Amino acid sequence: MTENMPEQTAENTPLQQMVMFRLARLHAKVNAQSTKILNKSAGLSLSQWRIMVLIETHGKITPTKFVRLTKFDKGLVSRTIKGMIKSGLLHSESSKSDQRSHLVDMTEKGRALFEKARPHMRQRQSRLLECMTLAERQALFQSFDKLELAIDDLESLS
Amino acid sequence: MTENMPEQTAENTPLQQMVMFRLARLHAKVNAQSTKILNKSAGLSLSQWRIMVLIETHGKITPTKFVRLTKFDKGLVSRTIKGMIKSGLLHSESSKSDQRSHLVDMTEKGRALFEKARPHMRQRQSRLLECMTLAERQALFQSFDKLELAIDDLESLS
DNA sequence: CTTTTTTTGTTGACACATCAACTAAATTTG
DNA sequence: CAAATTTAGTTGATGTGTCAACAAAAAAAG
Repeated sequence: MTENMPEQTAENTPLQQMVMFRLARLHAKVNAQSTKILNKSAGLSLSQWRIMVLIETHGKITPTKFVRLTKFDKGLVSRTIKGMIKSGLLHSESSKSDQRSHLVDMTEKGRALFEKARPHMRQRQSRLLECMTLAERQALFQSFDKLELAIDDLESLS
Repeated sequence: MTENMPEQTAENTPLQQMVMFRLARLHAKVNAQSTKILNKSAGLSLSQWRIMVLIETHGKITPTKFVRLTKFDKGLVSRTIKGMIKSGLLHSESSKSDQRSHLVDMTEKGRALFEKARPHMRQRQSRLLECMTLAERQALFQSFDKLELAIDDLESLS
């Protein structure tokens, strides 16, 4: 009935909460689709994928370095890596300079799954980027930067 | 040490995954801050707040209508409302035309807490919007629209 | 060198999110 | 109107994300 009516848009809502709402919804959609693609193409979870992507671009890495780069929760990272080692996707070599720390890298099995999922993830990523012009993409990333800064600023004075 | 170095930016990463990563990080930050503000100012959770905001702008509402408007999970909505009724923030009046359905509205207690949290949430919202120009805000929402559409399109042909 | 502080990583508890199975009322269909 | 389908809402199982407490190694301070 009221199917295609714009019941909640930037226009009819008192700006109120729009950033938060829209961000949450978009994030949920992107995540759900990522999860589906990863699971279908390689049986990977989103957390596993994220760790693999960072290993791919930065080489073998310590959990703490991963946390610093991504700001993801260190508990979640620890557990995900532990699981991936158990299932043979990663192997860890303990650092000689620091007995607490360990460098983590993909195994052949892990890399094989990564390569299996990658084209699908790349294609999705391309589609997401292609729906905007270059200028729009740059503006989007710039807005992300500004928003993160604004949040950090507010955080610091509270 | 490598504290303020842009270790992971749009420039030095092969575009790869940036939309997803940035979106996830921003969402996490916004959410964490919202949760903190709501909890500190009124002891509300984010889910509770979302329901209250929609009641405020749309008047008394059924769970299903809320789900259609926000795309939030209906299980989560059901449980959140149940909890809010139990703690006296909402009351429900059963619809006479449909015995399954019930209209939900804020109680005085609920509204009082809502009003207590609102100025803090508004101020934060303002700060988030003020960090961008009008044109940038419009571009941001437009990009959100485009991205959601792109995801839906991909979804439909799979 | 020994005490204190910081850093690395793990773990437990818990809130939030997602998915699917389910009940019951309403609606559609033949 | 009876059977089949759709819709509203609840519930359980499970996965993900967040927070804080913790142990052990390393670094800094005395």
